[in-house]
Amino acid sequence: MRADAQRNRDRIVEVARAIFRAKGFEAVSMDEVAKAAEVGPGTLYRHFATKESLYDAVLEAWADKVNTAVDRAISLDAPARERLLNWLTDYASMLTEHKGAAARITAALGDPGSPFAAKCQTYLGANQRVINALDSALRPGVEAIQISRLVGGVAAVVDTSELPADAAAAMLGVVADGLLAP
Amino acid sequence: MRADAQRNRDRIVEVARAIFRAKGFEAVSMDEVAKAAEVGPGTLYRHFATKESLYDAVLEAWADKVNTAVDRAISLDAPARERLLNWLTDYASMLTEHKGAAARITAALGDPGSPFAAKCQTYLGANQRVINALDSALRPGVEAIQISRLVGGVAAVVDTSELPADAAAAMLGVVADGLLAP
DNA sequence: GAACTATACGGAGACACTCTCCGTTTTGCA
DNA sequence: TGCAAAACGGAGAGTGTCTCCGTATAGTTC
Repeated sequence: MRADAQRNRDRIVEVARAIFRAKGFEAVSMDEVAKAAEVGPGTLYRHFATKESLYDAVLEAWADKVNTAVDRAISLDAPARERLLNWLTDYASMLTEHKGAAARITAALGDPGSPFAAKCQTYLGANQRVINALDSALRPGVEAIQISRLVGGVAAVVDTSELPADAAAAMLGVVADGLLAP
Repeated sequence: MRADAQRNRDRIVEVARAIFRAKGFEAVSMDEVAKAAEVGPGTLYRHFATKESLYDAVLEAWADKVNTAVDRAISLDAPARERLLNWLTDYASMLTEHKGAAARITAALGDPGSPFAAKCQTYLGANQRVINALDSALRPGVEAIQISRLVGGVAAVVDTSELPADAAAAMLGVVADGLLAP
């Protein structure tokens, strides 16, 4: 990639991250990002063919955060329910960090063609690690993709309804109880 | 309302119902509805100020179906889990009947200003009736709006990911176990 | 049944958005 | 320095929501 192209790409991602964080996915237009990054729409679209692939680049650092959160939760010296709930809460709060992200990422979980496919693999892997760690404390047959979708669903509702943290916690509590062995 | 206005309104709702059912909320444009109903866009927008308020009119008959489903589920001669799961399944399948409806209706649950506000009251009332009927079989502190949101979240994920019925059933099973007393 | 007024109609178009085409500019190498 | 390849960026196509306002019609009054 030519030096000017690399500079532009970096600046676009940096600017877009700030705008997406401030306004959420839906409320941001590509023209707005292009103007803020001081490039033309054509340049923006050559680097990122769709708004979602731009979003994917913006969320690049998430994968690390997910794995860190898993490590922390499963190594806690606490009962299984608390460890599980710790993870579910972290996961949900990462999904709701950017408005509009939860629904999009969760919808992409089973779609290998999505721009988010790589991230989804990370999330599924994280949930699988949680399942392995908690092992017999969970109901038999619980799968990583089920946890991903359940928490994704909760996060999407929290996001679109702009619910306070305690409402989210109550819902995640129900999910945790449903996942844990009786 | 003038007779011609009433005729147009009725025809718009009838036509829109068919189109929404066939294509889902997002994929239908207001111009498309206007053309199909053989009215101008101006006429359509005078009757329904937004696409959502048109959708609300289209979904008018849902309230009855919800109450019928509650009656059926709670009067079943079966264990609490089966009765609960019966209702959750019915509720989720009604929400996913129209593509795009689940997320929208669930997001409107706490918003009195939404075009769906009246419907949301019906849903909340239905879930409250379920709570009253199952009573001590549920964990203490379970609220109607929590059930509405949890199932709404599941329905939204099922809808956007186009999941098969068994994946939905597995998720609803987790929710049911989380709601029921241990 | 004709005149009149309030009501409703409907199309042109304003505005916003995603995304593309292509002439112009810049870069980096020979 | 010259030159191809690469990148730029703006005009605009296409699609959507929603509005304005001149025109047509319904329903009432005489």
